Amino acid sequence: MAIQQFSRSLPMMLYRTLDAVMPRFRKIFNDFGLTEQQGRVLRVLWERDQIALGELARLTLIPTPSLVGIVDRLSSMELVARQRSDRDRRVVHVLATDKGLALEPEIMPRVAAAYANLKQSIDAESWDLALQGLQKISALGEAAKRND
Amino acid sequence: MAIQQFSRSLPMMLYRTLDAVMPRFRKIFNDFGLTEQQGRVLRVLWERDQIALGELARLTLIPTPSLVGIVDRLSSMELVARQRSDRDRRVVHVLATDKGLALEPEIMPRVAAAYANLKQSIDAESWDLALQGLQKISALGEAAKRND
DNA sequence: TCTAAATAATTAATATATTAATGATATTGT
DNA sequence: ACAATATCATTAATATATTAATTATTTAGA
Repeated sequence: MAIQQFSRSLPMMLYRTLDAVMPRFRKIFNDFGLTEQQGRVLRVLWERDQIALGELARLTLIPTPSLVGIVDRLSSMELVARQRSDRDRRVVHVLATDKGLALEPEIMPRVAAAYANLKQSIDAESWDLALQGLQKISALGEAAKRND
Repeated sequence: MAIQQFSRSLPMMLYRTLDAVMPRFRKIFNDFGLTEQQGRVLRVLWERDQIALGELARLTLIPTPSLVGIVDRLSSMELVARQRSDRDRRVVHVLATDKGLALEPEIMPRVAAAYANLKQSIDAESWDLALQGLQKISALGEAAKRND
């Protein structure tokens, strides 16, 4: 009974849901020699010309120390580049190279299709209510962050 | 706009929600010198006398190769022990030691309080609907797993 | 202006995740 | 009984997460 509760707790349900949905997306990126996190970084850079490493961390939800290594590896694959800011020399901007940009039309259609297929396998109301609930719960964390 | 979509996608909402809720639980386990995953293993062992490593992996949602190292470390802390099965000598059972069992009354009240506090900060309906939605979505993965 | 505090990226150390392979034991079909 | 296959735990190699410390630079304040 107690274990049943643990198994149905919010954290475990979140982990279980990720285990259920992520393999299909990971597989797409893996087909291009990329990890899930490397793919997240590219997805953001496909939409933004350049972006400070710190903001890239916030948008991808990748912790900054991890992101340093991820950008290192993407950089050695020549998919992204670093550029130190002139305004504030502490800041490093990250941007996609031409080679990195060229991947978007290869990858995104498959991602979009997988996402549509996933969404379609759940009734629309459950889907929306789940996302709305997550929105409310995650807002707690954002508020907490602003207060420390 | 496209980046907005990415940011509000189910996977990113799941990660964002975990980022919002897990730090408070992690902090409790850290206070006892434990990681989140080590805490997950102990929580299951507090409810079951002994359990095969593979089933422990399923219940904790920890991948088996990771679990091997986690049990190694818990074992060297003398919080759990391994016992090879007689029935099937491929199977290893894991169980909590007395020292491991003694942690339950120290840790669980704080976990329960943190969970109650979290749940209380969201309206009950949103909470329930979110969990029901997650239940449906995660069921997809279970089904997929049974088919390969 | 000069120093103390704050910020951005990085490094470091340890733990965990991912994917593939391996070794030992069980099971199945013949 | 035997060979092929399957299963369980483990190892291996690489990538990422977590937490704390460090370096370079900027900002705030005396």
